[in-house]
Amino acid sequence: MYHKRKTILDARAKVLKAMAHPSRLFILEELEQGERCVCDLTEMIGADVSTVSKHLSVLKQAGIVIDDKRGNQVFYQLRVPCILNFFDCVESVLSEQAKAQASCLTPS
Amino acid sequence: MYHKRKTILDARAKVLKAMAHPSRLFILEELEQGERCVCDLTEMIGADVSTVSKHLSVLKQAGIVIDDKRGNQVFYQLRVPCILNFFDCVESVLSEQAKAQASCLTPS
DNA sequence: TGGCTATTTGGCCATAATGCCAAACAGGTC
DNA sequence: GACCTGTTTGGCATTATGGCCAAATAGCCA
Repeated sequence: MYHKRKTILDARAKVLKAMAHPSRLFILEELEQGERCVCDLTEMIGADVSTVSKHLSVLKQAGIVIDDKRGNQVFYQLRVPCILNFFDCVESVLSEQAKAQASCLTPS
Repeated sequence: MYHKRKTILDARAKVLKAMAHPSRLFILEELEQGERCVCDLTEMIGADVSTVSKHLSVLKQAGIVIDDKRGNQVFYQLRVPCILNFFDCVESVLSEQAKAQASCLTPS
């Protein structure tokens, strides 16, 4: 049952894992607007350049973004824009959580 | 830019992180078919019961599944079935990767 | 070449995740 | 009560992740 699907599940998990970090989600949202260089993203996130570079490398390794070196800077863009559609669903997880918490606080 | 969105991005990242494991993805797929008890999932996955129980607790903590204790067994079910829709997109990441690899092997 | 900017890589440390075993806990039955 | 089944929790070793600093690399320009 499980081991037959293990390979594909591993591949999917890697993509999700690559997305599962607030800075990387921010990068994805930002790239939805268009390509960005490392320096732009670094300034927006406010972490060390090396940290941001490593986040980008994680996204690239997962196949979610591609990079394009022009001059001495590197621009990243989304390879698969549909990634962003998922957040409607993630949002509904979060709103369910909020509802559940609210109902705990409200005596019925 | 980033710090204003940090809270919501953290919340989203948690949900993705909870999903980002092959065994947990398997569980989600399995629960798409209907509720399952811990013992069923454990047998299908072939890991220690305690391991599967911890995976389920991760999914529950993230608000993705809910549990229902009946007798001496606990049944889990999806709380937000739309989770599964996302895999079409993840799949397109993977197929892009496959395409890219193929074109590396094929002399153009 | 030297100097400047942009980016990546290596090293290091702190923290978190994974998986097993063993122990605890809960429900049911006798 | 004792006993069995199903599940969760605690502990522990191993491994992975995240972040910074420092160093290396790459491109541009004089």
